Amino acid sequence: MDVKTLCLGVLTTQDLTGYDIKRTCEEVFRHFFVAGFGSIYPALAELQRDGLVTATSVEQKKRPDKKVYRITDAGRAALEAELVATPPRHKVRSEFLALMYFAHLMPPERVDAVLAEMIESFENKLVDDLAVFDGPAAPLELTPGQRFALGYGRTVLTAALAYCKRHRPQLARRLRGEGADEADAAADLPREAANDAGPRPATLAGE
Amino acid sequence: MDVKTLCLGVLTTQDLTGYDIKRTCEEVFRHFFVAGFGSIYPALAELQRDGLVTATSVEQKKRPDKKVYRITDAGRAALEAELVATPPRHKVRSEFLALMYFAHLMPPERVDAVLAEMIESFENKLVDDLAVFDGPAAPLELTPGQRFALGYGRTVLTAALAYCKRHRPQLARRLRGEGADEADAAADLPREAANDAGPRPATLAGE
DNA sequence: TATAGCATGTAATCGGTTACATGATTCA
DNA sequence: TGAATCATGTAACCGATTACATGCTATA
Repeated sequence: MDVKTLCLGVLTTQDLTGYDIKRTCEEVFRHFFVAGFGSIYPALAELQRDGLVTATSVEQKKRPDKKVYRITDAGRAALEAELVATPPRHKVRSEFLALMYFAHLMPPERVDAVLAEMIESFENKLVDDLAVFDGPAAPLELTPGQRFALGYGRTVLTAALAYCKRHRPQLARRLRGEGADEADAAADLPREAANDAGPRPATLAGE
Repeated sequence: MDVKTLCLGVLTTQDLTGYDIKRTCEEVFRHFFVAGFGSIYPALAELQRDGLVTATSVEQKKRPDKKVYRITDAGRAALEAELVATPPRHKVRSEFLALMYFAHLMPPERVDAVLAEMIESFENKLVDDLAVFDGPAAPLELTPGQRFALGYGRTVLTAALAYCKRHRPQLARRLRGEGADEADAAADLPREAANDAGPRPATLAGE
């Protein structure tokens, strides 16, 4: 699945410009896909060339024309074919975790600063999420699938944030060479919980 | 941060062949980095060319020679410089979530099959994780940073798995067009919990 | 005055994936 | 017999990021 497929997908709901698609990506696909202008504009051009979308130039006062794209029947068919054929991969590329993994090779202050930065960024993302759900421009009707995907992002983000906050202090202490105390022992690798189903004791690969 | 940096990082602990590094990646970096032979071998060649690692050919009975790489002082310096300079990004690329987001454009059976596949893959990954921690080849001494990174992966995986399992049934029901019942309402977008700190009511960006 | 938002695009580069090429050993 | 493990590498391709290029408006 590439940026072209993503563009077709967002165009199933509304006609949009490349600029709009970029904004949509930032707002709703943020948890699982990144796409910049450099990939969106060429993708749209290619889709148009292949007859999967049509473009209409719209004049604007005091602005250059904008191109509004609309998906065609062929585009819908291509999208659906792509969706049934795409294997559900899920890839993470995290310099953050790589940095943490090599923490012992860095100055402790740097490690703590990195963690602080990530915690802040996670918190900001959660706030942004709320805006998407509840903000003034929030779409009142989300499909079940959209709710699933957005909820997934929120759940995972929340778990990640809690983990970072919980482990930051003892990581700092340990990197300074101080031994683990009882609080550490309790927070170490315990509770695989992290599911949102409440206080029951979690089983690992449980059903 | 690229594959070269990753190679330098794993070479700080032991001398390894390209093949070994690949295995290490699969086992311990799995949660946050992917690297295949096609990127590791060229990376090692380049590192050697730049004097950041040295290679020793080791003869083997009944096998072709293997090249064991060792990091140099220059390599260590370069790695440390890279680690303090690398911004802690964290990127997810998930065709799985994209598919879920466009669930309404797919046959419901396909959606459920995709979810089932992901649930299984998450469970397998968790089992593999256990092997890394507790298996026969488990390193007894993990640095605090390594424990942090591995624990992070485990926490997030567990949260993701629980989420998928909890939402699968109602997603299926909704896609078949049946209205939400009370159970759905309870499981909908509630409890941001998903932190591993127990049964207290979670606050969003709270501390 | 400077930054952010609106609006579109191209070109160079970079890095990674995939496929190809080889070949012995061991285990089921 | 076939698959998996060990072991290394190259070459083509592909897609995405980055920087470049342009230019007006509104807000701080």
